[in-house]
Amino acid sequence: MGRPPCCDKVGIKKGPWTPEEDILLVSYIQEHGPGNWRAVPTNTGLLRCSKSCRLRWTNYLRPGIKRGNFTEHEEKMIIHLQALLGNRWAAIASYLPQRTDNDIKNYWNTHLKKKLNKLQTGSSGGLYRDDFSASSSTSQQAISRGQWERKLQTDIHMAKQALSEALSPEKPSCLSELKSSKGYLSHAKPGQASSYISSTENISKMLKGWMRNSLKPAAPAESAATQNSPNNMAGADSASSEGAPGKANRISNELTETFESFFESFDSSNSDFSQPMSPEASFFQDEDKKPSPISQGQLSMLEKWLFDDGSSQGKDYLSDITLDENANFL
DNA sequence: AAGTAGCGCAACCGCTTCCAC
DNA sequence: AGTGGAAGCGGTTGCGCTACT
Repeated sequence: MGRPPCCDKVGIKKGPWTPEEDILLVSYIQEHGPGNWRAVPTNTGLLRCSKSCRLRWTNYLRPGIKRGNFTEHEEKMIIHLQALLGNRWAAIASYLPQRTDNDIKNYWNTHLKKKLNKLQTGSSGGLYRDDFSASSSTSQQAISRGQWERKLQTDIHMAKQALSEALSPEKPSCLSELKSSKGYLSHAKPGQASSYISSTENISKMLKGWMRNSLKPAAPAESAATQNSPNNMAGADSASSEGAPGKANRISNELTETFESFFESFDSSNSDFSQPMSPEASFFQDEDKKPSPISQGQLSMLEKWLFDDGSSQGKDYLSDITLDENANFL
């Protein structure tokens, strides 16, 4: 038997949040920081379950959320990351600092899926399906497998190279160049993607003041990983005794930019990026939640490698990922 | 102008994972 | 090592808005 749902209690309010509730929640978090969600309803008097509070905060109220149209770069990143990571929206969101997993998930389900389906039907090969159950002929698989493997290997290599360069202390200009050129964070037009948008102006003003006053050490739009994790958010709020969050923010930010450069180079070297990929791309997807060895083991290595502080320390993780190993899972 | 269909997004549900005891 | 509770995550739902007839 599973646990009873936390929202079974009578008197728990459901449905859309009112501005008043938002203000209550925001002012509480402003004071205590995110985390310990269990205590939030009790302490705020909100008639919401803790889960609902957390969701409202992470998906809507927290600073640094970008809303509205996805840029082409974000779109490409999502498509590529989805192919690599499957429907692990939280993991994908960690590479898109200003987007929530919910947002990305919604965008995928409403826009990208259709887009890719169109591409799929438009192309003869019917490749790059988001639904792996749509089978292709084995001969097709045999043909495209090698191509896909090479492509993946190239992708990984390029990402690795880009990150190494980005994190290399010898090349401090790398990141600043990216920043000044076209990091996707800078794509945000004023008004189109404010660092924080709320349904009410009051909350917006309140939070802006809060962000100025309370979040100076960790700028709102800074971190992917930290922003996505309430624990880490709490860390940022609670003066971050370890000093790690700032570092993590920086690394994460740089990583994002690195991905930006990666996708740009990817674009230039793979003009057919927008074309459907091979079906093998979706073998990363955790079809039927089966623990795919590559997605669970090797991609966690990838993530470890990507997030590893000293790029030199972790840069050999991917050396272990060979095509032969990949082939074992095909 | 009214009715209807489609779309987008916020929020919910339930399962899994993590962690403290 | 086992257990229970809290948090995290992904899938799904439902409502409001918009476009179309």
